[in-house]
Amino acid sequence: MDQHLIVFMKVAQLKNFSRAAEELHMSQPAVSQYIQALERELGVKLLERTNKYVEVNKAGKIVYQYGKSILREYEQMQTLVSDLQNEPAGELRIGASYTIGEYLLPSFLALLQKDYSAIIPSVSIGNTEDIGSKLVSHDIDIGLVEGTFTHKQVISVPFQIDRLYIISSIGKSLLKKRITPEVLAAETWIIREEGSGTRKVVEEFFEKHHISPNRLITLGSTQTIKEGVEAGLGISLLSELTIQKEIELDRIRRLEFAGTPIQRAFYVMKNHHEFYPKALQVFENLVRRSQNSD
Amino acid sequence: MDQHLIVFMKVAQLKNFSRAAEELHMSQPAVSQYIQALERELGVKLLERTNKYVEVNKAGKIVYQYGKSILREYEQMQTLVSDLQNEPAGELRIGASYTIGEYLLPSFLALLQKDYSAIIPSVSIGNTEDIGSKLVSHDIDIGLVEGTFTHKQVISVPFQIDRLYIISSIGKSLLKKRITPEVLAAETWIIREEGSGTRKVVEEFFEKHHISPNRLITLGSTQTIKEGVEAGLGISLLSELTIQKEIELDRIRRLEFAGTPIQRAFYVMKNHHEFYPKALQVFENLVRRSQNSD
DNA sequence: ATTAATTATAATATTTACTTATTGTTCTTA
DNA sequence: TAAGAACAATAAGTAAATATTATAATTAAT
Repeated sequence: MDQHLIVFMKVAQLKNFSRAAEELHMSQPAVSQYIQALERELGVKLLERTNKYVEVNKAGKIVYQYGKSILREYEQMQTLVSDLQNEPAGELRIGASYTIGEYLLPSFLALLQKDYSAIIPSVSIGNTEDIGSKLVSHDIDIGLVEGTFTHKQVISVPFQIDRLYIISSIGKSLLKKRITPEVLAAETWIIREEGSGTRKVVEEFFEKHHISPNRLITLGSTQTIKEGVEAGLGISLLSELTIQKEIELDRIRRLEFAGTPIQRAFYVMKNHHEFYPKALQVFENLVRRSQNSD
Repeated sequence: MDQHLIVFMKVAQLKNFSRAAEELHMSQPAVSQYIQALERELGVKLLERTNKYVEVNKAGKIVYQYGKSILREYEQMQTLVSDLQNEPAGELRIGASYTIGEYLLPSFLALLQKDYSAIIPSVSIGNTEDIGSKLVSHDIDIGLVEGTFTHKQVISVPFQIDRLYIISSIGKSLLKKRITPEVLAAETWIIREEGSGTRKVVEEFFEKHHISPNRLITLGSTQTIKEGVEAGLGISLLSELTIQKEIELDRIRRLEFAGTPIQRAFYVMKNHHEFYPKALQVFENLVRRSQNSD
């Protein structure tokens, strides 16, 4: 593939000729020459350079944008052609929400590794929005998330049902009461931060049962929330995935309440696009076979 | 840009190494070497070749499809970069219906030529469907047609109102009568072939006024139809654009009939896409300024 | 001013690309 | 079935491009 574009892209990303040369295993003058050749060919300067800063200019921005797309297409072409002869292989860029990334993805990756060691997965964690927009900009190949994302380029398919339970520490007097909305509203709730899929479920739950809790504590991770619940700090609503071990060890108990468990779907999100290499097929199948889905 | 892909594309199109070499102004062995190098790089054969046939195989099809897109993107990039510094320039591929292509486009091209001689237009003629699908496959940059085309990738904007009149030769006794649907149905009608925009208007006209003509003659071009009408062979319904000269020379007369002239819009169709170079802007503006539009 | 960090230039070496000449196929046709 | 035509592949040499090393030039920071 056209080396000029590759070199330009690297320089534009690193904003540094010498470092780009290193990464590309070539000498710095070679990089200078490539850039000069490309600028000559296009008849326009692409990089404003002093010895302190290298910056793409307006023309450089255009070339960078197109270059990204051109190189991506070339790579996709290589992958599809290689797929014709070889086992599924190559990079597979997965995006996942926190919950899925922490509790579900590890086993998926293990299965993938076992049967298809030539596939090299990488994982980005983010909320549904993040994953969706990374999909649109082709920064990941597939997403596993807790919500849907509306964009004409993206399709979402449910692959697993998740159940969320209200949990408390084992010491709470609450455990002996009959659980009513009023009882729940009287408790301290520990919930995830704004933007989290689990937070959203909790808010919908409150709304549905007309609960406005006395005290809300927001914590940034599921792990911390579980520790808070264990310590008797308050109660929470969490996915069964995240509390399995604590239940087994009897550190945390589920509360019986009509309307729980709350069910929600996990979704596979992917680009509505013609590019569908073996590696992606294999991973998607593995995910969708994981449990009673659809 | 990557010469390997360019050479491959040319060979795949021409199905012939030697002819590709000629067109690319290089020797035949050079072409052989490029193809071999590309096949080596991708690790797969792309062309099945005997000395009678050269054919792309499955892998070759993938490379051809991606190659087309990659080279197109590279060209678009070059055009946009050049637009930053230079006057509108480069190839501009226009698609037009027969009527527009014959009667309207020449003056557009003349205007374009006058002010922007660096733009090199090429014209493909076809019906709305043809033009629409050529737009989708990026074989043209803009279309001027008589109908709309529904595809998420394509947008249509009206740019001019067209009027169609019923015409007859000057000798017809018809000219002295009061024109009613019954009178029209009694005449011989000369109409365009199936698939033509004008044909469609005529059919709608018949339907609307419950006319089923005694005799229909289908002819393949507007020019031939006009000659038929002049010769008294029958009457027709044609765009004012096409009959201007014949009216002036009093070879053909318009019939007065309630519901004529029939109005329809001409549309600019373009790809709903980020690529919008100066040459395309200039041409579109010229077209849309051409008459009272929108 | 000196130094450090950086890109550009020059000269040279190496690799790749391209050419001509030739060979080896396969299909056609006489 | 032999000869010829049409074609791609190969070989060998040449031209062109792409690298490298060494060095210069520029700028910012100390």
